[in-house]
Amino acid sequence: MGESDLKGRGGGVRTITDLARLAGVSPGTVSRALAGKSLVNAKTREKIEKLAREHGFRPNQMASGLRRQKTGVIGVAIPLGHDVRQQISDTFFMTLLGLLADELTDRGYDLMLRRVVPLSDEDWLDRFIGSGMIDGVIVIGQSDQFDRIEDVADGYLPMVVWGNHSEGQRHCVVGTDNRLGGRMAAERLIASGARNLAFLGDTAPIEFAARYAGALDVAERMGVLLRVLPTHLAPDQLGDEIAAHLSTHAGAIDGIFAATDTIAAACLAELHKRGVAVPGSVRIVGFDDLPIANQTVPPLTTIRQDIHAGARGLVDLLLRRLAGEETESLVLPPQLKIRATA
Amino acid sequence: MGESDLKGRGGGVRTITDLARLAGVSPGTVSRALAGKSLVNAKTREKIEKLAREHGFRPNQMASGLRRQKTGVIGVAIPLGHDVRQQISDTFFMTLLGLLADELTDRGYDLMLRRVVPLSDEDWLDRFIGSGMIDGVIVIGQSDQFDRIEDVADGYLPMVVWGNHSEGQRHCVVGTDNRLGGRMAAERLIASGARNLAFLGDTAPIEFAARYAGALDVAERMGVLLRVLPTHLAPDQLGDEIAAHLSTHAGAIDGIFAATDTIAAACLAELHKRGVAVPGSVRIVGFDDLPIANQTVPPLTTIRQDIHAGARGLVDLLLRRLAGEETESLVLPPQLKIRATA
DNA sequence: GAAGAATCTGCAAACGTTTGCAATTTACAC
DNA sequence: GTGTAAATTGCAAACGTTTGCAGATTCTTC
Repeated sequence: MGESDLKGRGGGVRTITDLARLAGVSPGTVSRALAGKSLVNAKTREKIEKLAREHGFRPNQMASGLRRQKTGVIGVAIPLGHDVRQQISDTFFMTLLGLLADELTDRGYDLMLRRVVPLSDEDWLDRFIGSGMIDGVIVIGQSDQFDRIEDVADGYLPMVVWGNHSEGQRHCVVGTDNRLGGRMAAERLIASGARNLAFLGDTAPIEFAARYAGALDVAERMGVLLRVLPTHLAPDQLGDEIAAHLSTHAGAIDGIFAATDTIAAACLAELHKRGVAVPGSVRIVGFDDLPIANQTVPPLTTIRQDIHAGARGLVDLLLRRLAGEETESLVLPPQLKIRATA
Repeated sequence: MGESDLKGRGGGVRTITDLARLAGVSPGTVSRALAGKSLVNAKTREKIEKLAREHGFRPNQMASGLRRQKTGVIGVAIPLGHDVRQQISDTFFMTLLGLLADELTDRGYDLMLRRVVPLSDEDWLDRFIGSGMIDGVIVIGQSDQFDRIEDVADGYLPMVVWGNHSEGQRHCVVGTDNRLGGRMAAERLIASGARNLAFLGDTAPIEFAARYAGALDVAERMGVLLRVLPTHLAPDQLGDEIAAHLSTHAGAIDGIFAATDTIAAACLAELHKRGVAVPGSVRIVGFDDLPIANQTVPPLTTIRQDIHAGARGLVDLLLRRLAGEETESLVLPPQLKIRATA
């Protein structure tokens, strides 16, 4: 105690130069010692490390970043393109974000999160990259920004995107084969007896469009109708929109492919409220396999995205790109998870 | 096109000095122009701004941060204290994080997310603060790190914590009155006919402990039993643990206060599987009022935390602390949201 | 004990901005 | 025209680190 109660933060030793003075060496030596370089004498290093520990010294990352031209920070951008309610709310994205944080931490990187509203700031990606604050960027969701991302990809290597893969695209993407997933969903619905299908969700986001397209492939092949019932993702609007759809098409639909599990769960709740039997009268297949899919009543049949593999893939590819490699995209196979709704 | 296809990023103009050369002025002037200071001639400023736009120039945030001794970045730390599975997974925290991102973006700050495992790195908070990368820090959840946070709070103003408020604590906290919430939950359970209560969840985290304590207040006052049935938060362990508890105490419990909605939903699913009538035989009250609470069957009665107000409060208080003010803690009132499970 | 090699250490110049101060230009009034 | 004030601009020193280079020390080996 006494005069050392500032210990741990501050304590007078803020810079490498302060510490150098204390240790009786030059700043350069301190820097080398703390960086664990082999060039510095073992004794000297120990003394310096001890002093650093005692005074709770941490080298300034800004200065270090400036000098080394790298920051140890990966930017994660979430573009909020089409949802009017401009909030990061999607459960799947948030889960992915959590896993990314885990993965990046393990690899020694920090994560800088930026919510982005392309409508009011069309320069978002260049701004993020050009800020000098991040070594690379992961974009979660292409939203309606496919073209902008493509533009940037040509001149900037360390970027990986979560989303849908299109033939011939230039940016490196990690994501599920949404179209295949859509096919699997429709096939399952039909296999469990549905003949009048509906796709429940917005078809504007490119991932959802692909899911819909996959379902449509199957519907057309089997000669079955597939309607689109558009909804938003925001939980508060969702319920009402679904209710409206169900009222309009009561009895005319016996198989629902929901764009996400969240939507499926809301739909299940609404059907239950109306006393519609699931899967007796109406079958439902979701998408994502979020934890919630296992807790609905009845438990939700869904198309599983391997979100862990996704997060790992994103970070893997990004780090390889940081090292200069030109990586290919990674398309993960979806998996039909049969529970009780179809 | 042509030689300008590097436009937008790079294009040869990387530094303020490059731009200054192009504009025929000194770097200082460019800096002032871009900062929007009034000291620079309108014409000059326009010319500089035009050039900057044309070349997609962005000042380097690292350099700027170093020089100005502030970064425009707020750190958000999520300590993972007691959960063995070291992952950011809790839905409530992730939702709060999303709202924080929204709120901070609106105020012009960036968000640096750091997952933290106190067990393997007991110096986490000092490290984060001392990194020089962030202007202030928001800690989401006290976990088991109450004391460490207290230690830091004495010497570091710009920190706000989401969590539980204890009498006489020194760090600024924003959070729900968990004890009161616990009381409300127990009261509701008893009011709807329960006489054998159980608290479902871990009581180690201080927030949960307070919820339990509140319920215990009421149970003791009413002369009613309150058991603790410990669980983890991770969705995969959760189901089995709950199943085990339900098997052990089948019939002996008629009112369950779940530490979170997630736990409550899992419990509901498990009860449904067993054919136990809710709220007929067993009543349930959750905590949080996550979107899921509205989608369970039957819809979940729960104690609502005003998460929007929480996010806003956290950012508000932090910014005031950044300005030097010594703010008080903010304790939000919980609200009983009666749906159908109690 | 001296020459040469091998280790360590210090010096000083970066990294790209911002900003106090001083110098310059312009505007204005006489 | 001259003098003074006001408006702009340039200069150069920071911010705290890292690192190439050269100088200084220590260790080998004869």
